[in-house]
Amino acid sequence: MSLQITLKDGSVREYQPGISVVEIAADISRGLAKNALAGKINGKVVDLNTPVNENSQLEIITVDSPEALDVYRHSIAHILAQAVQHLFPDTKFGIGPAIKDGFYYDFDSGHTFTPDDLAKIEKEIEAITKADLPFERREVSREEALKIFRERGELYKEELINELPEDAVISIYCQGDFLDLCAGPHVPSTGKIKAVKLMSIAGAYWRGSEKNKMLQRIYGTAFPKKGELDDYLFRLEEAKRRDHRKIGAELQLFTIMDEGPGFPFFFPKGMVIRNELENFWREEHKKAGYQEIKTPIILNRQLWERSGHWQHYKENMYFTDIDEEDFAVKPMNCPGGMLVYRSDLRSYRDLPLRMGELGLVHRHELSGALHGLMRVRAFTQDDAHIFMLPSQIKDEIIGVIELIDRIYKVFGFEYHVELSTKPEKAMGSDEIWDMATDALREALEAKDMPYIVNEGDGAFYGPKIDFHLMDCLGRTWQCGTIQLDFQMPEKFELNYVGEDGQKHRPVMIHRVVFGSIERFIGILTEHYAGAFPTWLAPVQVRVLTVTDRSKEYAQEVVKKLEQAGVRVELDGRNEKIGYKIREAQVQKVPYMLVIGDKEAETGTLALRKRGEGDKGALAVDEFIRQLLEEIRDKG
RNA sequence: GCCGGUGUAGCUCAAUUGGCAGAGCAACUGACUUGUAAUCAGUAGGUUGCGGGUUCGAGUCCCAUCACCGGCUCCA
Repeated sequence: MSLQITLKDGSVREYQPGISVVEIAADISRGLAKNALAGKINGKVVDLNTPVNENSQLEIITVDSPEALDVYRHSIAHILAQAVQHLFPDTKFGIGPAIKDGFYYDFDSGHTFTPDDLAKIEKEIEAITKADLPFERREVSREEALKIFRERGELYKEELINELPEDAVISIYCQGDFLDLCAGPHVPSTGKIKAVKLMSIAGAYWRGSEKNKMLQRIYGTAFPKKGELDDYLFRLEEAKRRDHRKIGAELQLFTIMDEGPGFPFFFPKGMVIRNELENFWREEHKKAGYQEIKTPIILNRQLWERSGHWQHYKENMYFTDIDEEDFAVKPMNCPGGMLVYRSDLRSYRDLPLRMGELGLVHRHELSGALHGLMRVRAFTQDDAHIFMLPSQIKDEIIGVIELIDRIYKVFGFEYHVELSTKPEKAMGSDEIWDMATDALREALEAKDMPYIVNEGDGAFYGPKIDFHLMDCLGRTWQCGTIQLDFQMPEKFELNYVGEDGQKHRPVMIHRVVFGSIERFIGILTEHYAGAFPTWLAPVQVRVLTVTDRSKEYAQEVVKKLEQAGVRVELDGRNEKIGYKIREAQVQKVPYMLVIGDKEAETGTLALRKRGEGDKGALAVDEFIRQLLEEIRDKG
């Protein structure tokens, strides 16, 4: 009896049972067999030498297949481990998976790895790939597996085997003198590996828990083609060049000093960006029917006990005492918002009530977690709490989705959304969770938005929608979030008077658009590489004189621009025009106006645009008209 | 917090085995009056993150401390 093998293109071929994937590939074409890294039988990625015993869908995975990269990198992780074993024989092995940008392997070694070791290990990896050792799979019993790794003193592997489920197929892979517990699959041999680079060494707790021993992790990256590795390394360089910490200092936007770790300083130019963002935020929120409030940064212990923060969020909070009473610095704005809601009697006619707050919160983050403006200990949330009737949930969520969409589009961000559902330890009944999750889902579907579901990833008080925006380097950042909260209205006994004259509990959502203003500015700085669009640019126009003779006219031009509300600077120094242009360009000023004798005579200006160069002569008023239009449209 | 690395002028970086702390850019002064990405010359700039120790002598070696960088989420 022969097998029916259905290929990717839909064609069906017949083979004898027991034929291996690679043999089928060879039968299709010799080139395919040569480029093959793995196979995919009925959707499952497998080794090339896997025998096929039943009618199947088969796909040959080559270096060009999307599934190839993980198999490829995972194989290199094994080779890395083998190289380390050769060079540092006392090393015990943890785990070594493929990850988003490469792979890693965790080691427990008496030797402390140094950056110099990476070059040595790379060399050894190269020797192993040159040797073209086959990866061999062997399935073993649990007892056999335990014996193999116990004999080698591989206590981490032993722990992993013991925790495998009862019915697990336990497999080991060997290449040459190296053997590892592994589900596979792998590339057929070490010779398939090209373009590997070890990136860094880091500490990592065994199984990610700080209760466990810290192992040494070696990170690397690899691509099937050298060119792809070079592209990746170039992108890393580009990200480094755009680092907001570097640009923030160079352009004098913001900084973090030793005196306040995690507490950012904003300089005058950074404040311009910040204020523009906040103005924009206020305009959009006003249009969307929000009111603005401001609640105190310090509030008393009772409030935080009532909200549950005192019990559940204490590690992240800062405390103080005033007149011998305990107070806490707010890590979130919601409790203050609750008090504002409660400050007056609310009718169903008042709902939905949308209250926004640019609220400065403080959170004690671990010192090792701090990172520029992206992870700080004090930041401003562009918060808002919407109180509403249960029947208003869907429309309100749609309103927030539209608001977020409108705001992100202005910056040219693409984004995707994720819906997180009820976690293990959640508060509230299943019914209310279902209703809330359905409301979120319906809102997304009403907007025709594709979304990813994160089962069980919601907050303990309610489900949420997260917005992940993508910057110009393809990196994603979680910024906006919409969370339904059933706990706060309960805890603060919020109510409104309904049509029936009775008290009812309102539903609340908690949402942010930017997330944190500081972080958003960090993201924008990297997204634009410091070349902010004109409406955000700290200095929008710099007027450059060619000689002293044109200074007077240049001052007139500056004055006109100032009167039009433009942020303008004059560079009237005795320097060559090329020098002044260079400086303005380095400072990323969007518009440079060159003013010399010709312009003074004709009442014009010579326009130079950042990134585009000389644009020729233009009448002053015409330039101002165009400029104001661009600023207004946030182009 | 934990692991590893780093810390020298405002910035980017030098300084041989422990042996006189230096350069470029920026700043300041002067000359040059300049047409689309760096004019020339000069001057000044430092308790080498902070605190101890070893040594005749420490930027360099040791200890402690602070800050920063990378990582600690991707599960054989």
